[in-house]
This record gives sequence, C-alpha cells and structure tokens, in this order.
Amino acid sequence: MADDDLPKRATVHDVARAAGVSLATVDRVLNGRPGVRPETAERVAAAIGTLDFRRDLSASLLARSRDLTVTFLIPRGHNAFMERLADAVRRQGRGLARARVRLDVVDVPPFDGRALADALDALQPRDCDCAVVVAPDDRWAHAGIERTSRRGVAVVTLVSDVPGSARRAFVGIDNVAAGRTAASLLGRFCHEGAIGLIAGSQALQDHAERIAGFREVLAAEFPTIAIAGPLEGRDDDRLTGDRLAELLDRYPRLAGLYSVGAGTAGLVAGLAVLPDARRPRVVVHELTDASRGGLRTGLVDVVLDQHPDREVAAAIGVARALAGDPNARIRPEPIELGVYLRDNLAGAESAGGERE
Amino acid sequence: MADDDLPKRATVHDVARAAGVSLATVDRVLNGRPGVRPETAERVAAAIGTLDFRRDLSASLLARSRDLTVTFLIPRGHNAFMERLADAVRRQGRGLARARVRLDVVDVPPFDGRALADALDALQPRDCDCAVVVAPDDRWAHAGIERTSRRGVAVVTLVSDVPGSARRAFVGIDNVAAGRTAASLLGRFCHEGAIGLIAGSQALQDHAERIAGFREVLAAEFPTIAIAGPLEGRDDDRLTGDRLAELLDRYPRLAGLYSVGAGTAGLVAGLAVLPDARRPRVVVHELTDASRGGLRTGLVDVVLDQHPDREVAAAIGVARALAGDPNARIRPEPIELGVYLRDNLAGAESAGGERE
DNA sequence: CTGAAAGCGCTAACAT
DNA sequence: ATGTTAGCGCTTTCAG
Repeated sequence: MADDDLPKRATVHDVARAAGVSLATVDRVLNGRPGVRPETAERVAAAIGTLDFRRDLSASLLARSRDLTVTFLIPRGHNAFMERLADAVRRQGRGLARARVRLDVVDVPPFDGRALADALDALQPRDCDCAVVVAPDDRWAHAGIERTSRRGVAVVTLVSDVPGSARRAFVGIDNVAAGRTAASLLGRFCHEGAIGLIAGSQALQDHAERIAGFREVLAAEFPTIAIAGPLEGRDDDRLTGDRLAELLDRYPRLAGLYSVGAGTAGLVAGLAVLPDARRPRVVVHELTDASRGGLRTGLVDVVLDQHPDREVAAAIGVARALAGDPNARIRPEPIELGVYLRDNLAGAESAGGERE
Repeated sequence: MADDDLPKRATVHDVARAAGVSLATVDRVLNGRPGVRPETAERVAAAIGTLDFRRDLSASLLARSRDLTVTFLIPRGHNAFMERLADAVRRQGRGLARARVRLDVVDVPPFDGRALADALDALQPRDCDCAVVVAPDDRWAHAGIERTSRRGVAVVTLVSDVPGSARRAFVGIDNVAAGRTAASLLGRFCHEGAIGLIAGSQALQDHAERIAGFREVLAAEFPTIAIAGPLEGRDDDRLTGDRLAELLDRYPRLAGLYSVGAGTAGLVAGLAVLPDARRPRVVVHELTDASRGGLRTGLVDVVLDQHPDREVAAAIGVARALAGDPNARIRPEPIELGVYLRDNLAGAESAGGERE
C-alpha cells in the first residue's frame, strides 16, 4: 500500500512548551505583536525553527472568525484582457467563498501610478490581507506599494512586475520569453523588410520586457530584418488603430507586426481594410474575441496568451502562503505562455470557465 | 471600494436551534450516522435546507484531527503518461500537506479490472475519503467501484470514465472531442488513402470515445479517406511498434496515423526508420519525451495533451466537495485539450512544475 | 434515541 | 511582559 509515516505537525502548544512560555506569548511573536521581550521572542523563534512549526491557516481564520481577503486592483479602460482578468477573479471568488477566502475587485484608472497608489493607500490591514496589483513601473506605484506593505498589507504584482519595489512576489508569464517567441515566429514568417512594433506603453514592465526579448532574438537570428517602432497605443482600440495607420504610412511594405499590448480590436479592424498584398504577418497578445476573430479570418497569425485564470489562481496561492507566514520566501508557480495558431484554437475554446 | 454584504454563513448551532435539537443530533444526520428518529432527521434536513447550511470542511477536519485523504490508483506499466500523472500527484501532495490534505498513490497493474477492484477493496473509510481511479470499463471495475462506494469511500474516475458505475464524477478531457480534433487535422493533412489507428485497448472508455469521435468526423467530412484498424498496442512501446510494422506491411502507402493511446516511444522509433516518402502524417496523445522528440524531428505532426496536472487538481477539488457534502452533485471543472504542433511546443515546455 | 461537554489549533480579551 | 481563559465551527465520547 502507500501509507506513509505521519510526522505529527507541531502546534502552538508544542512551541509554547518548548520555549517555556504561554500560548499568548507564542501568538504575539507569531503575529509580530508588541509586548514581548526580545530575548523571549528569540526563544520562541528558536522553538519554531527547531520544531518546524507552521501555523494552520484554517484554524487561524476560524479563531478570528475572519475570511482571508485578497483585493485585486485592476486597471480598467476598454481593455478586453483586463475584463477577462476581472472575470476570472469573480468566478474563482464564488468558489472560494465557502472556504473562508474573499476576493474583492477594485477598478483603477490605467497607466496611472498615482491613482493606483491612492487605491492602495485606502486598503487597511483590518479588511485586506493581500493586495494584488497590475501596476505601471513608476515612482508613485513604488511608493504606494512601499507604504501599503509597511501598513501590514502584503502586495503582489500581477501580469507586470514592479522590480525593486516592496512587492512580495510577481505572478505572471516570462515576458522576455514571450517577446523572444514572437520574434522567433515572425523572423521565420518574414524573410526581409521591417517588422512593426506597437506597445501599450513602455512604462509597463511587461511591455518593456517583451520588446527587449523581441529585439534580442531578432538581432541574433534575423539580422536582416529591421524593427519599426515601437509606437505606443496605450492599450486602447482607437489609438492602436491610429498607430497602425501611421506605421503603414511610413512603411507601406511592412512585412510583420508584433502587437505587444492590447487594443487588438482596433488593430484587427485596421488590418481588415488592407489589400491582401500589403497584409503583414501578425502576432498579438491575449485570446479575446478580437484576436480569435483575427486568427479565424487569417488577419492574425499567432496569439500569445497568458492564461489569466491561472494567474489569478497563482496569486491566491501566494496570498495564502503569505497569510500563513508573512516572512515566507515565495516561489509562485510559473505561468505557461499559451501559443495559439488558427489550427489549435479549438483546444483553447473548449476550455471551461472562460466566458464573454 | 468593493465591500460587499457578508451573509453570515449558517453554522451547526443555527441548524440545531432551528430544528429544536442538539448539536450532536445535527452532526448525526449530517454524517448519516444511525440513532436518529426519521422524523427528527427530517426536521434537521429541513433546517439545513432553509438555512442553506454547508459544513465548514476545515473546521470538520480540525475537530477530527484528521487529514482529507485522497488515494490515486494509477495503472503502472511502462507508460510515460501515467508516470506524469503520478508525478503530478506527488508534487501537489507536497504543497497540500500543510492544508490537511493527504494524497496517496497506489500502483495497480494496467488493463486489469480485477486487480483494480482488489486495490479498491483494500481502501477503508477510516483512512481514505476518496479514491481516484484510472480504470478499464469492465465488470470487475464496476463491481469494485460499487462496493467501495457502499463502504463509504467516494470514487472518482480520472482520464477514462466508467459510465453507469457508482463513481461520483469523471475528471478528464472530452475524449470524443479529442478524436474529432485528430480527424479534423489528419483529414486536412491527408488528401487520400488510408489513416491507420492504433489504440491501447478498446476496453478503455477513453480510447473507445476517441475512436468514435475520429470515425464520426472522418465519415462526415473526409469520406474518401479510409480507416485501417484499430489495432491494439496495449499502451506498450514494443507492442505498439509491432502494430505499426503490421500496419505498414498491409498498407505500404499509409497516409496518416492516429495513435489513440500510449506506446509513443515505440511508435516514433518505428517511424524513424521509414524512408521519407513513406512517412505518414502522425497525431499522437500526451506530451512526453518521446512525443516532444517526434515533434521536433518532424516524425510527429501534432500532439494532443490532457494536462495531467490540471486533472489532478480538478480531482482533488471534487474530493473536497464530496467531503463537504457526500450528496452534492458535482460538476468537475472541464479539462482543456492541449493541441501542440512543433511551432507552439515552446509554450508547453516553459510550463512550470513538470519534471523528469 | 438524544443531549452536554470537552477538545482540535489558533486567537483575543482579560487578568496578573 | 506574560499568562489564563473562552471561544471559532465541528466532532465525539459519555451520560441520560
């Protein structure tokens, strides 16, 4: 059979006994509350270490009659991907409600570190254990994350990282690898000429990383192909359409196009009016109605997807781990980059859960 | 902000009060234990209904100082896919250990309903809450599942269903859709001639369903293409290689090949020695070293994958739901069918978790 | 057949 | 600065 040994998890009682203190004291050091002499705290910490004690999160929530609450701050413009992300949060929130986990969604204006910081500052530890943010990499965001962490609300970055900030973890795809993949595909598709780049904003870490990865592979493996841009469409459909028009104006024979951010609907609309002969090979990000449509009609060749539902699940996992031990070093589960051609779109569409 | 109303979940106390009985009685009906007059039980059940009470699984486990234990019965031959499955269980088991969830793996001989039934019969409710089985669809398996369920151990089928049995749920891909996808691809790849089918065993529900889906689409959309087989390779590398040789003997100009089961390493080895001109278009199942290699070298055109790690996660979800309420009607999250060509293999390889 | 009470691991008033 | 104690929601003896 397969019955293993049960190493009998250590409890607060065990720790208290080992450290020669009471439960209350253990609890105090466990939760970093004041009122413990440093040397006592040291003894307790030692006991925790040797016993390999880890607090039982469920029991903790039960005792506090409190839910683990995770707040997702999501930039909302007219961005289909962010809608998908918010949907994923709401859907998983329903399932987790009965497991003492509460998921909140807060809308924040896109590309606005200051507004994000304001939203973060509104979060109090008494009604939010962990904030999950899709943030620009600017100084306001840095400062907001810093303050929020200090206040006792853990911060996790999602989709786009804010490196060097006080965020406890980043959950998302390897964006450099995504850019490399795009270059590897477009490089093979286009034998000469120029490939246009349209990003949302280079202030976004994810977009910047994708562009870096793209440049890298193109320079190394396809040195004869030039790069046009990057232009910035601010993840907006209309602006992205405008950028495409400019690009085609300047490069009438554009061989390829890598759309690094959102605004795909505008992009596809712009491509649709081109004569066949002028149509570039196109790689875009995120499975949405617009990108699926593009794949089917042949206007888009490849869609790279970051599986927002898995990202949400991973972020919740991080929040749990952090709630169990605020000092834990976190290794979020990596998120797989989805690569979809028209031919394997069926597989993605048969997936459950995703709507609209 | 995003603060919702908190509808204050009902507890056993609420139920007891509403039904005018004590906690102990509520607990008895909750767990189907004897010693409750039918009419009392009725009152309690009514209270549970009107209050929409759902037991708190974590609190229950805590009170019983017991882990939720889920036992995976996995057929082990020389089958790379089953190894992946077992790996996924072990990996997730590590993470869940601290959350009062224990995952066990029991090896059973492949293609052997009787052995499976024996393994099931060995499971007692005192040390197993839920059995997850990859089972053949034969009468021994049916009987074993029946007895095990009666004994109070819930049974869930994984990968391949045993329809009509006492299993509480099936977790896996839509195998008919998988077969249809294979036909849709191979139909387009091959313009005439015959497509060979090699399965593990048609006694396996999943293989039978794939074949049915395949036949369906081929007949409807590609009526000029013939089907050779299915032959059975029993998911074994050597036997599968032998079947391929027979097939190529009988159909020297085989246009396509759909490998419905495992044994891919043997298949790829057999394909490698063919002169280019005789090489059929090939669709196989499951991402493994052999199938990845086949994709890279061009011997395999498409790999259909069922994401074993997600299947394991879904099965655990079902086990939880069942432990919370043994009579719950379960809707397992659907598992997405992965479709991999050489071109998008990179995406799958960058996925985390999978080792060896 | 049914109820009272103790306890699972953790927390939070309330003492000391 | 530290300890005592009463629960959180559920289960489980042990009485009645």
